[in-house]
Order: sequence, then C-alpha cells, then structure tokens
Amino acid sequence: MLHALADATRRDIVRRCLGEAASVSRLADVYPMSFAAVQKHVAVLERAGLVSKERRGREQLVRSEIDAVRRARQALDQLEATWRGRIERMSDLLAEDEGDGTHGRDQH
Amino acid sequence: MLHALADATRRDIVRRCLGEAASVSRLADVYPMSFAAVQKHVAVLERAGLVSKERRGREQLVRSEIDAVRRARQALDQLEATWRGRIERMSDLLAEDEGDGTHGRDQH
DNA sequence: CTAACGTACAACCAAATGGTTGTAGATGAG
DNA sequence: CTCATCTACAACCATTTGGTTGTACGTTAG
Repeated sequence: MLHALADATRRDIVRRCLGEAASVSRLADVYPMSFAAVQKHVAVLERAGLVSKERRGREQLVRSEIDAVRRARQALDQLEATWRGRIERMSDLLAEDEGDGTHGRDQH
Repeated sequence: MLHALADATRRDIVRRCLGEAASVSRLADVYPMSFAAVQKHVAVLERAGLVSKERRGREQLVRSEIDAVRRARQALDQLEATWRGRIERMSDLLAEDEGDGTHGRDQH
C-alpha cells in the first residue's frame, strides 16, 4: 500500500485523478513513458485499492479513492502515535520510579 | 523516503527505535533474518534520513528521527490537501460559471 | 464496413530489492 | 594479550520493478 505510493509517477496519477477521473490514455500522454508503462502503474494502484477503473465507452476512467489515501496516511500516523506513547510512558517511569533502567519491555 | 517506509521490517525498526535507540545487533536478533540483512535495512532508513546512527563503544545505536517521519506523513497529507483543493475549486466553478467544461488546466 | 482509437497483455530487458554467506576491522571483556 | 562481540562490506543469487516493443481485441467515428 505504501509501496504503491512510493513512486513519484504513481503519486502524481493519484493526485491527478482525485478531483475528476481521467482515462488511461489521457494519463499516458502526460508522462514521458509509454502507454503500457502508465497502464502498469495504474494496475499497481488498483491492486492497492488506491484507484478504481470504470469503463466508459472504449475508455477506462481512473478515479482515485480518497479513503484509501487516508488509510495509507494513517499507517504513518500510527508511527507518530507510537512515538507519543513511548514518550508518555518514559515520563511516567521517570515520575514514579527512577532506579530501574532494565524494565523488560521491547522483548519479541 | 516513502519507499523506505514501504517495507514492514523497516517500519518496525523505526517503531522500535522511536523511544530509545537500539544497537544494530539487538535489532538483528528480533527479526528472522541475518545481521547483514538488518544492517541493510538500517542503511536504507539512514539514507532516507529516517534514523541516525551514533557510535557508542563497539555498538552502533540506531535512533529514529521523528521529524523525518512527520515529513513523510506530510507527503500523504499533501495528497489529501490537493483533493480538498480540487473539491473547493469544483464548487467555485459550479457556483460562478457552469458553461465551460474545457478550462485548460492540468496540462503538463 | 473500415479505419482509428483505447485498452489488454505477453515477452523481454536492465536495474533495484531483499536476502544470503564470507571475510575483515574495531572495540571491550577477562 | 587474546578472544568474543559488533560492525562493515563485498560477492552472489532470486525476485521484483519499471520500463520497452509488439500483437490482438473491442469500440467508436466517419
């Protein structure tokens, strides 16, 4: 999921299809690469649930799933939350018990 | 940067080193892979600025850079912001000018 | 109907990834 | 000093990635 957003072209595709959907070939002539390459990028995004395709005539409209983007962002929020949790816990330990440096947390 | 966080092991390393730093070998015996593999993951995170290493005796302590995590998260925030921007702009267009569907935006 | 367009997919390729083992250099413990 | 530990790094390997070209198929325009 984050992997799908780790590519600049793919992030740009998501950005471009946020407001209004675009056909794959329209996307293709924006980027300096072949149609097939763009098609693959879209496929990666689709597998990750970040965009959906809807056939309209002979075109295939790509639309970004904003909720999926939000969910991806949450993964990083989680890291920050963990961080805040650690700091809090450390403060607690310092407040109530300063002697023991080897509390057995963090074991696998 | 997002690429560095796209791997589950690396995200876990970041999580683990958020509160207190850990030596590379300590990290290594947490994961089911060789020391060298963990070392490589740490190197990737370091190149991305997500962790920093500090030598302490013969150990190398790995510490996560919470600000870098925040910066990575901001990249995804940007996508959502773009989305909100698009919606806003669409509303504006609908409000003031309904006739023209082919305004020349989004050109490369 | 025919030609052009949009898509799908296979085959191929170079480079990056994620892993391994092995070797060698620093550093601390005894 | 000597040995065990921690780290660094090279060489190698399989798989994935990001790109290409070529071919085939469905749909729309004229």
